[in-house]
Amino acid sequence: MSTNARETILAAARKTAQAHGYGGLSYRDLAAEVGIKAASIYHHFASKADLGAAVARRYWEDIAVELDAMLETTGDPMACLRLYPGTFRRSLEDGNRLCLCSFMSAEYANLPEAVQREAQVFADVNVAWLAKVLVMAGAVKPKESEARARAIFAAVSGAQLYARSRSDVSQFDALIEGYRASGLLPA
Amino acid sequence: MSTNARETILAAARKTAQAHGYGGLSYRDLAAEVGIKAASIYHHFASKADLGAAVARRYWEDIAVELDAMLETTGDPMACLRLYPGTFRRSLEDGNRLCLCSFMSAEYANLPEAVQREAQVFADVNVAWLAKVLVMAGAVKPKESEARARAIFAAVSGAQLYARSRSDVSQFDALIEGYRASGLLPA
DNA sequence: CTTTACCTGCCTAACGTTCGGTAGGTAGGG
DNA sequence: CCCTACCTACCGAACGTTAGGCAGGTAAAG
Repeated sequence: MSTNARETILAAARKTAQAHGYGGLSYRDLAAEVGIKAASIYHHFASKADLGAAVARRYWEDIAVELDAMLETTGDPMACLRLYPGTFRRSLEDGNRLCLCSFMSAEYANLPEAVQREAQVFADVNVAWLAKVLVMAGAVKPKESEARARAIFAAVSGAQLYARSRSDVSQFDALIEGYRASGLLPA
Repeated sequence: MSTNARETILAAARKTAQAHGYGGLSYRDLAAEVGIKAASIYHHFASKADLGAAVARRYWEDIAVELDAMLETTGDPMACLRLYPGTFRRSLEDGNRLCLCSFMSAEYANLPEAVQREAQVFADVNVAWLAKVLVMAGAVKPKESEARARAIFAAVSGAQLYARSRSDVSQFDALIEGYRASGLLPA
């Protein structure tokens, strides 16, 4: 465990938080999953707030890399817009989990400030990428790209939330298709 | 307190749950707010799951009445579609609270079955009403009304979630305007 | 080459607090 | 006399967190 215990904790905490939220993160359960004792987590993170912030930060760092890679490998902004909901779909497929940012937005009032901030950055990263890609694809006028990007992000988040409450990924697919049919997402 | 203590508990529990979720509902805090002792809540509700289910049920009963009343008083389905997001907006105005159903969708994995079910009914009620009104307004073909209704409900939920994470109601307004501009909501 | 010092990574054992829930009692009205 | 509505006084479990210790490694000092 030694060298990468911190990473193992981060990964396990992320998975748990996407299923049970920040409030559902328990040092005892988390430690058991990683294979150490609860108190040992304090060797890697000074507090639960610190751990939560680190998890959220790593979460948006990962998605930023993933989105940029998608744009680079396809080189096709329109294809990217089509693929974008897939990042949310994957969480549902993986144990009916939610986007960490959505969960933390719900838990917003109970969150330490540092965690709130990192969760917001996730949304910012998504919106900025969407806005850029929307302009590249010529789907909207540059002036409207930010607003449309936010609308897409919020709507996709809502679709994920709805599908989760039904434990049914196909509901997510149907909602995304509905967004395309109505014009929110390019068809 | 006597006769309507049950109602007082329900109302207080709803408010708390919209801010902190089902998990954030504490018998001690709730009792203090109502003006009785924690153990006395068991005189009105057999368990926390019972209380949660009762709160969620009352929640969708109230919204069902409110939506039907809106349609009856205006008599104008198009006006109703315009007013619909207002029900979500009001929660944000009232202490940056979330739709109970959204919060419970996030908490889904931690919820007693009875509570899960009542939370789903809230969504069903909204979708059914939206589908009906969409058809009345001639905004979509009857065959597509259910799918569009679900898309609207999910998108508006997502908008509320996003606005909450920024403690900024104007973000909600901007997102709804974005939905109108893109064609998801009738303009 | 060895001793001393300090480090990392983890442990055991407990802290005080809060949680949902239970047992049993009491005051008052029908 | 009993039912309603509430009470006091607990319970066991779980929570985040802390104190203190122990093995093993690294590195500078004698």
